[in-house]
Amino acid sequence: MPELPDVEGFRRLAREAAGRRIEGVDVLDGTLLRGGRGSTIVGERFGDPRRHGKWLIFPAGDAEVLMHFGMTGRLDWGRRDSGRHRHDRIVFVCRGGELRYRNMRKFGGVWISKRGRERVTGPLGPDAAEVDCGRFHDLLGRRRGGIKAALMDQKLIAGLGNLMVDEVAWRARVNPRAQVARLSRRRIDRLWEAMDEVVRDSVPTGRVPPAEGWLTGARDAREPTCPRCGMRLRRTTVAGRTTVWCPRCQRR
DNA sequence: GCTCATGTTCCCCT
DNA sequence: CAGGGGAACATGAG
Repeated sequence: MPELPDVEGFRRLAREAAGRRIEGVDVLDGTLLRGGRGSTIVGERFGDPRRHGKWLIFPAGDAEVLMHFGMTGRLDWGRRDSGRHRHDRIVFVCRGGELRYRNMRKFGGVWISKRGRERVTGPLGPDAAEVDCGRFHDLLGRRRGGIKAALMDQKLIAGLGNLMVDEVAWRARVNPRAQVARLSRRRIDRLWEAMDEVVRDSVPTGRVPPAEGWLTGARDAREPTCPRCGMRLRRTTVAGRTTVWCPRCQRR
């Protein structure tokens, strides 16, 4: 699930814990605490949660809790006496409630770190919500290869995942296999406009809306059709990922 | 039993 | 070095 809008939703939820004292960290599955120790932040207070790309950054005292959600991670806030989920892996027990890091497939994880966060996250490009049209042109300017691979690359732009990239390419009417170097200035403009729209419209929802008029609302149907032209959508592999696109709207 | 899954990383090619 | 393909990771859901 988690791409930029999902993590933005988790950030809003994490605000429940902001300002609260951390009374304990329950490490229910040690393999998901990928760095640091819970004891580092026990007794500290959570600060204001931030997000960069698909990373949630949660200050706690002079340390940071860094969370990545892989494909099946999420966050939950609940009363300390309410039942936990079987896939809750790490629980931050606070005064007045607890924040639960849940993850079924166990990709991703939690790091508790006092050192530079880039050592954990690796190099990340600017967050997709902060990239203006000029910057977008700069970033794609020296890029070779396919547009889908480029937009999925977190080192180039952080936050876009498989669903969002398909949505952006579909809105911009760009074939996901198109070579970046061969895209016209106008097409790059259209891609940026689509990215900006998709980001702004999905952030309040906390997910890429599987709604009418969105590719995301059509892609999982038995026989998916294009919300714009009604053509049967294609499903192929591009840049190693399942890709849904419209052969009429997104010609090569 | 089989296929597929919203992410990342590593290895091997070109 | 840049990029692409494929596998691996772990655990379901359909």
